[in-house]
Amino acid sequence: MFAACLVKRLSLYRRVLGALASPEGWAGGLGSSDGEYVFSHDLASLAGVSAAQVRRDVMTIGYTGSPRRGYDVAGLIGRIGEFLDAPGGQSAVLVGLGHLGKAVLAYVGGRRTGLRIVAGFDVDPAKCGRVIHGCRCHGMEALAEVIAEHGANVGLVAVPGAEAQNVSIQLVRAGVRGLLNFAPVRLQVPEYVFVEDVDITVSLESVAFFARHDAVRRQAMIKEAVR
Amino acid sequence: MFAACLVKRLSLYRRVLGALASPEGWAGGLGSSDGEYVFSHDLASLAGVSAAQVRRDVMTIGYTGSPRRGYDVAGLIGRIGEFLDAPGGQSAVLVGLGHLGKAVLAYVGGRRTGLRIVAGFDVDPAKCGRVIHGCRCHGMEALAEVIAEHGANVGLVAVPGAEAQNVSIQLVRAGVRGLLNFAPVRLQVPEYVFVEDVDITVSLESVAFFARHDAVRRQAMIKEAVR
DNA sequence: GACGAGTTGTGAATGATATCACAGTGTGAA
DNA sequence: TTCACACTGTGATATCATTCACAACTCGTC
Ligand SMILES: NC(=O)c1ccc[n+]([C@@H]2O[C@H](COP(=O)([O-])OP(=O)(O)OC[C@H]3O[C@@H](n4cnc5c(N)ncnc54)[C@H](O)[C@@H]3O)[C@@H](O)[C@H]2O)c1
Ligand SMILES: NC(=O)c1ccc[n+]([C@@H]2O[C@H](COP(=O)([O-])OP(=O)(O)OC[C@H]3O[C@@H](n4cnc5c(N)ncnc54)[C@H](O)[C@@H]3O)[C@@H](O)[C@H]2O)c1
Repeated sequence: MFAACLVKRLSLYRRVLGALASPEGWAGGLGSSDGEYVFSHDLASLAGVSAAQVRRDVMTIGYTGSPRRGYDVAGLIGRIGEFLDAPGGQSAVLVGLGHLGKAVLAYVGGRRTGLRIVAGFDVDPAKCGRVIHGCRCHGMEALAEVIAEHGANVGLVAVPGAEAQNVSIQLVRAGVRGLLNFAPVRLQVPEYVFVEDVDITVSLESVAFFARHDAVRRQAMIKEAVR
Repeated sequence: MFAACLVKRLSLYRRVLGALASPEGWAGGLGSSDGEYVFSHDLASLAGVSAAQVRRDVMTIGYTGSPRRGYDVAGLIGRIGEFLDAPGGQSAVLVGLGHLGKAVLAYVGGRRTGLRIVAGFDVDPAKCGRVIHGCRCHGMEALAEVIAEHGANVGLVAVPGAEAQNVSIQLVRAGVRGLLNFAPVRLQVPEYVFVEDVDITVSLESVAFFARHDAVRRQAMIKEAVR
């Protein structure tokens, strides 16, 4: 099926293209790109990938540009949307309204996309019944009902590690088919559930490692030497 | 050089092994693993990878287990530490003490690892001079000085997208060689700087996509049919 | 209208990553 | 002490992802 990395790049392209097309224009000082059209290498440099990668991805989703002019920005955004988004929009719920949960709500709440966070849940009674960053919050007992009501099929897990497995099972039982997991635990779920882990500890240790042994510097040196 | 994904898996193994070795034991009900030794397939299932992958990774870092008994948990943790961690510890700084920045401080602050967040920075005067989640916060004018003082070479970027590029350049000038970037922008930095993006929007859209077209379910069906 | 510069689209080649499969081996049981 | 088993270590292989390289094309220019 479609590779996960392709989907992520498309999501990224779309965001970059949106910035390009926005009234503000783009401060990055891209050589070309008047905002109407964009070349594969410009999009590539904004997205941090190679031009060939961009062209292949565009090809994969069946969009086509024009030689000498590039890709139509609005058209490509549209095509990516057709590919990525659910036709009638999609709903997600967030469990765990602690530090991280609230930060995510603050961030995602303010965006207009095909995907909305329609409800939050927490065991802490102090958080239930309130509206946080524009999102209504409920106690865990309402989980199944609220998910069914909205037809939500995506769940964000921002509870402590010890609770994450338990919470994710509840989400799956209630009909969720995709989990974005922030807890530092690998979730055991049925194989038809897609799980994406955002593991900040792992990312941080990885950065620390490469900040010392920087592979990239060495690679760059090699390339430089060959040239 | 060493692949980024190897490093991430090692970080994950270490955390899983730590849970295994902890006095609490492991609630996961693993078949074997009394906490002293662990089999490749047990570690694999806890980490969500294949047993062969675990064995290969262990081999790569030059550790060796014993047939019929598995890997010595403490010994493997130690070896991973030698491989991943800086001998004398490593310091990081965080820029942007908004929702996300504070959440990260709250989380990472409470952990004892070879990597510490030694300072925070923000333009908002209300946040400077205070201690947030155990971390002293400064104005941006102190950036270079504080980084030099601690010898920090890792930077976490949690400022708004429009500021991220600017901030990351300041960090690199001050000596940072690895960036963990939470802003939805691809940073343009010298090639000797390692950048890891934590892009929640992209992850979320990816989950939403696969929650619908679930590749995994289909793969599972194919495997089932072949069997 | 013809040309040339500069792009796209894409098959083929390469490179990276994960899995297979099995020989080799230490361990506990008898 | 011997044996059989269940596990590790690893070369070979398969799969996945990216890049190369170039033909085909488009458009502005002369
Ligand atoms: N804060 C970060 O930057 C960060 C970074 C990496 C990982 N994480 C992980 O994200 C998760 C949340 O982190 P946090 O900093 O927001 O923690 P937190 O303690 O601030 O918040 C956890 C929230 O979950 C709620 N909760 C606890 N058990 C629950 C349950 N069974 N059902 C529903 N809600 C429940 C709590 O009431 C609390 O509001 C943790 O697993 C943490 O390891 C956080
Ligand atoms: N909150 C989330 O869950 C989330 C998710 C994904 C991405 N992000 C990204 O993370 C970044 C931070 O998000 P947030 O929710 O914490 O935003 P926020 O607005 O709450 O915090 C931003 C902080 O950065 C500070 N700041 C602004 N300009 C600065 C500068 N030039 N130098 C130093 N500090 C500066 C502000 O004073 C503020 O404290 C943003 O880029 C956002 O897009 C956040």
